Amino acid sequence: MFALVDGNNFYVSCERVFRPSLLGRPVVVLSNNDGCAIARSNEAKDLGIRMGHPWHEIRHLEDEAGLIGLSANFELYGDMSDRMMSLASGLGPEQEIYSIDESFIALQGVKGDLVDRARAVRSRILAWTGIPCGIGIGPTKTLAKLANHIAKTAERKPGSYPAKFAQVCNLANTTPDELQSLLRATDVGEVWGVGGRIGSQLRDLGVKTVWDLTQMEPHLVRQRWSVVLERTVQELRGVACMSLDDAPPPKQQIACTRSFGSAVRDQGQLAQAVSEFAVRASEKLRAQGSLAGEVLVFIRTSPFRKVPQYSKSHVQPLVRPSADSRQIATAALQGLKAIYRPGFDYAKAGVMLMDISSASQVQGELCFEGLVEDPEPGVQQGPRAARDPSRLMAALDAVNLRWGKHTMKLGSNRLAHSQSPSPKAWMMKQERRSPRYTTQWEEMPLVRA
DNA sequence: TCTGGGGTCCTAGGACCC
DNA sequence: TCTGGGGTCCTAGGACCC
Repeated sequence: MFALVDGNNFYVSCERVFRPSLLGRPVVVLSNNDGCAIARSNEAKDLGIRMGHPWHEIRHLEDEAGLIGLSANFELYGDMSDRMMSLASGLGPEQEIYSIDESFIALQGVKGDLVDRARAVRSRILAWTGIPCGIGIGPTKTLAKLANHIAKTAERKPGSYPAKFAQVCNLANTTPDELQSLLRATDVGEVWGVGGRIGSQLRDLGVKTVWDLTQMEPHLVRQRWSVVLERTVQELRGVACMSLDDAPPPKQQIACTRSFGSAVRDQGQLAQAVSEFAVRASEKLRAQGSLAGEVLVFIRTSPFRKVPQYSKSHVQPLVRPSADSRQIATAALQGLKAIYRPGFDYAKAGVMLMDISSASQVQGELCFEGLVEDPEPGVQQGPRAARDPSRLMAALDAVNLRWGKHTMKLGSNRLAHSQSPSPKAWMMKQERRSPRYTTQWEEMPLVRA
């Protein structure tokens, strides 16, 4: 048995904890550069605002409907997420953190009434963090997801489902008739694993509700679509095909990409951005104890604008796997040099690390650095740290973890091809951008009905 | 004027080998 | 006149997720 605990409108809820005046109002949290809506309050959803809706298309609602657009504050959301996850983990013996606002909990061995227990955990999360959440319970992960959808929708739209399923919904505890009517009342597109494409293909075949999907023959689903959708059908029928991943494997790719606030033409500015992306990606790489064998860099113009289009990527192999920001940044800049063409308005760039392997494994196989004896305490620490890339990077990460992200940065003399009098212009401009609103401490409501 | 930033998995098809 | 078959590896692209 599985539970899925999911924070409602998570980013908006985080903002509301610190600004209760936002309660009851239509609020959206906006992506990088305030480009589009990535979280919406219920009131904003009621205005018809979609996920990913471009801000410039909904901005008029500021005046017309009192809509509030907030610049995203991901550090805050990460911190709130940690607190929510640790409280959610009290629901059962194992937890898989699936995203910033969702975690699956395995419920094997949990005694007593699951719904009562889930309601208690929900109240505790609300009381201790201020985040409202929905909890779905089911015999498979896909059914737990579906139960979560029902729990949240029953609360948000009274009448859509029986009121008793609001906030907490246990699909394992329903009569067959009750289950069937819930599945019949739910659009097939709400199923985890059915997106826009497959959803419309299913509807064309008359498969409109979740119930219809459960009635399909799994092996025919496999023939027409894939094993992935076949598993989804099995899971909806109560046959568990997915288990809990409590220790997710290290990432196989690590990316850092951004859209620019305004078009960038200059190679020097691109180089500055790419170099920053490489450093950030390297930090993530070291945080999971891995090395990368290849560095991909891409630059592209905006497909939304009617300007000459250019999009190109380049994969730069490293001489040997590395997690050293300097080597990775150098490779990324070499890649940039290979693909840069003057005269285009670049809208986005990014760095991806690939061919990722475990640092300990590769060190054992390829390197002898780990075998060199440590110097006497206090002797030669500086020079040795500077010679040993892994120590230098570890020191860098430790400083930035302790005192904040940008406390210590790499100096670079590799931007020689920069054509800009001020190669940092772009990043500084990003930092200067004043957010539309900033989070202020108003009041920390510990208990809210 | 203005359209996010991450990830995963699966499949088809080509290259290559024996 | 005739043009194998099977296996593996790699890559690009498509679908999905939040």
